[in-house]
Amino acid sequence: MSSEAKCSKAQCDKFVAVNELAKRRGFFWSSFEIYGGSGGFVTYGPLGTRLKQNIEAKLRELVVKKIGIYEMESSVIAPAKVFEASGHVAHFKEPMVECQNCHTRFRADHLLEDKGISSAEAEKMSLDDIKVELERHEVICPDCKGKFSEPTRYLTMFETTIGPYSGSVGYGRPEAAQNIFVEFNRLYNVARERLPFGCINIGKALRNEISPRQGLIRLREFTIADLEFFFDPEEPACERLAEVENEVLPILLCDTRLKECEDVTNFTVREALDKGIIKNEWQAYFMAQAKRLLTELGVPASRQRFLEKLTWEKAHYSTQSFDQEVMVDRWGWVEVSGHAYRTDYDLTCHMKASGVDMTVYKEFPNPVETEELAVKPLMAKLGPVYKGEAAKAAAALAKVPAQQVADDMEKDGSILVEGYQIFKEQVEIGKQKTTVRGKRFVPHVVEPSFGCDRLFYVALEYAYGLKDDRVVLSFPRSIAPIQVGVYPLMGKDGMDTKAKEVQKLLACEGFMTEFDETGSIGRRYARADEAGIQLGITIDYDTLSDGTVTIRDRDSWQQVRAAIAELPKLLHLYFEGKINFESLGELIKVK
RNA sequence: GCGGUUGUAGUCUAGCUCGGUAGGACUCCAGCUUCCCAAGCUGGCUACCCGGGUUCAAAUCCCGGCAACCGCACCA
Repeated sequence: MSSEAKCSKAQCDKFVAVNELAKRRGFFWSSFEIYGGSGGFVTYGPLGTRLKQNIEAKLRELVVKKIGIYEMESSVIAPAKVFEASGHVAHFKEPMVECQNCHTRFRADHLLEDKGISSAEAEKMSLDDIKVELERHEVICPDCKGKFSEPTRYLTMFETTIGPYSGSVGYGRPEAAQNIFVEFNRLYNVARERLPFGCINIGKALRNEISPRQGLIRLREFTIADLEFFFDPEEPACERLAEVENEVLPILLCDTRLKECEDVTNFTVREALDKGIIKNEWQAYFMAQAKRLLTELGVPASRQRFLEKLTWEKAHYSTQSFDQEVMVDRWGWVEVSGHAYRTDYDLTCHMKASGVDMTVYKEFPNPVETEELAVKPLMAKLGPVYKGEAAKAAAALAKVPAQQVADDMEKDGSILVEGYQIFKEQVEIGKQKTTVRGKRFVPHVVEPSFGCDRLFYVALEYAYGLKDDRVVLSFPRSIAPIQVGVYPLMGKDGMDTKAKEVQKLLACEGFMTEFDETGSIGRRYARADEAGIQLGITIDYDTLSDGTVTIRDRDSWQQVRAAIAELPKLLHLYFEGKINFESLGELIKVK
């Protein structure tokens, strides 16, 4: 490779540049390096940890504070039953065969589907069934016509045992969503039994990827933020829609995708709903909020889009799904969040598997009065006839529809059920009024799900820029890992002591600060820019006499002069986004 | 897991063909100096991915691992 190519690689490929910077400055690096490393695991260093926390804080601020979603936190390991019920055990164990000649691996069920076996059938098959079917259809390698190995299953969930008994299988969660569903009853109770409500669960998830790639984009252990929003399917209206109805969502529609075209269609939230592009208002609401979140993380709207998932791309639980994607330099569009309409799939699964009722009760606005034909066995008459069998006879009778009993009695004067002959005079048939005051149902769910490591990566990539051949990480000020750098112009004449005082003052005010006294002031500014430190405060000779400092802006390199006494107030306003840099003090000329 | 490419200080890299003291640049640290945008000088720390083999001698050659990148497959 020529030196020209290497040079252009470093400059043009942001992924390489960002990863190099991240490693060098301590944003993140791949874990376990001293033992040779292990793919798919990453360590966030001091700056990265700050940045990641700030991004997650931003998500919390939006979702928990502004929208009013609950938050929960729960374990990464779950008993096998949880993921058996959710369908993950079935869906994560993919039957695979490997060509013995060219060693290409194929999904065995997909090969069988090509032979006309339905995916539902293929999914249910045991490995032996699959082997038999593969042989019966004489399936050979589509690439080289080679023979296949025995089918094996590859489980993409991490499996473990809980406690000392090997029979107690546990899985590392591949998503945090199931924790919300299994705790639904308690959460609903905490929500004072009212719909709609949502709950977010932010934490680590594990997927034993066959081959993790692309740095932070695909990890084996990663941070997921799953938000499950529960609502009554008969009242799907989003009361907060007005907040976002004019937000434009660039959507790459299924129809467009099928034409192998990548053009997005812009819809306002309102239009997307009116035209039926998005089938649920809450889903549209969260998509709009997701777009705003990414914008606040520094990704311009023009570099975001929503991809409508094709039927066969959707997860097993979803009826309608969109991926929110962000354009990244190296790989093009990368998913940062998924928006799925999970209906009542998960709660229903857990109800069936656990036997626990997870329905909610809804009172009708007006009680519904119904009048139905009812058959009431007269036990006073049945008793003497059937003695100990009387109750069984009555139970048998209860299984027959009232209308049929009435018809038979009318025609024959009696009815024969399960060997009991019951006569007309032994029952009372009449209209019975019942009042239904409400009903029970399983709530529906829309799920926005964010990959926090991907949010982190895109925030880092979009912050990355060059100014005068120097790297500057221009984070939005709300996520800058370090807010203020404090520098003595020189480490002598009391400037260093004064600078430490200022740093302490700001740290006590709650700002994330860093003190740097080595190297020339220019070098320290350059270092700070590379770490994305939002503001630099420099203590010089004037500070010692008049108590003012220069404040330097990372992105414009402009400087203003302000009094130390004013700093806490000014900086709070600045970092809350209430004033801009120019309002921090008097602008001064820089050489 | 397969194929291709690759693996040398914190980072980028030279050296590998043809085995013989591992070199540079930047960063970092210390000192001097300078002081508002990576100045200068001096000094310093830090590396051949791991394990075998061949050899008097291996960064270099061979074998096996591991990891990264690209492609395939996978990505619920």
